[in-house]
Amino acid sequence: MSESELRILESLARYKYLTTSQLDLLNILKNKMGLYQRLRELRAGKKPLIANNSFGIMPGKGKLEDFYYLTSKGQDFLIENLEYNEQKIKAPKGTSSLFARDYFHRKETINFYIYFDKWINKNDGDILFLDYYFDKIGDNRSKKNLRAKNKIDIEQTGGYIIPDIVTKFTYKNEPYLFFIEQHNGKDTKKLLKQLYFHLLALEEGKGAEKYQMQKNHRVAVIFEFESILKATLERIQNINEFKGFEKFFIFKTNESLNKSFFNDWIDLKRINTNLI
DNA sequence: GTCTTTCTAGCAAACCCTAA
DNA sequence: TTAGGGTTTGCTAGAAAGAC
Repeated sequence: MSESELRILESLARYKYLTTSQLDLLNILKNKMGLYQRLRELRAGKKPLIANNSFGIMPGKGKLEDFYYLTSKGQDFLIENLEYNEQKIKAPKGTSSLFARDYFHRKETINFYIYFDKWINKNDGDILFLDYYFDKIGDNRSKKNLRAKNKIDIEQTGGYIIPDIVTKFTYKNEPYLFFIEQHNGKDTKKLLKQLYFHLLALEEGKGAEKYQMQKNHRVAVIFEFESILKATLERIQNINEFKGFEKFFIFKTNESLNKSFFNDWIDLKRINTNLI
């Protein structure tokens, strides 16, 4: 087992799913071509440590990258050899289900975690936990209580939210709670409805209650298109209910996130702000 | 000398452009 | 309109180079 193969396993345990370009982003090997060889080794044999999902070809995009993840053998390896705590390993249960319709959204969501890690590693902070919208708890066989880990029920109107990411972290010894939404596509109406539910969750103090915080969380939305970010800001100005909650919502595009994780966010008053 | 990493060539599939 | 060449993206195989 080479050092780079160990790092691949550790990265998969942290991020759950990774494509080769994401592994490349993590600087595991200097050359991306070398990655394919390491991945092939880890995938080899009757009981491989990792497995992959392929998504074929999408018109206009070419061949899509595979998603890699730890097998149960891979998880056992980390527990036995590197003394990993089983609770801390992110890995799909059983054989991973496909998520072709969710491909780009899931990839961007995982990208956020990678950029978050890169930023916090260079700063005075620590991620206490980070859960994705596709992390589940419960089971659907005996107890029939399988549900998204991030699900939060809204009392006023019924309904619920499942933030794409819920994360709690410390920065300069202060704790912070964030709900992250990754918005792909151009459906502002759907997003506004979603943000309204987020507003209700804030009003009800749901984040603070569920995750033991003294203060309210912040909702950060990452947009695929800048035009949709602007359109959403424009439309939200006219919705009275959001008044007084402007500072709890911050917006950014994926492109801008890649340039700077901490700076250049925009709040609902269109004021340039940072993450905190 | 061996194991690991990097480099080079090439395949498959889809898109774009141009010439017949 | 069609056919063909070039390009892009993701990946594999195998040889060469590098690290210990």
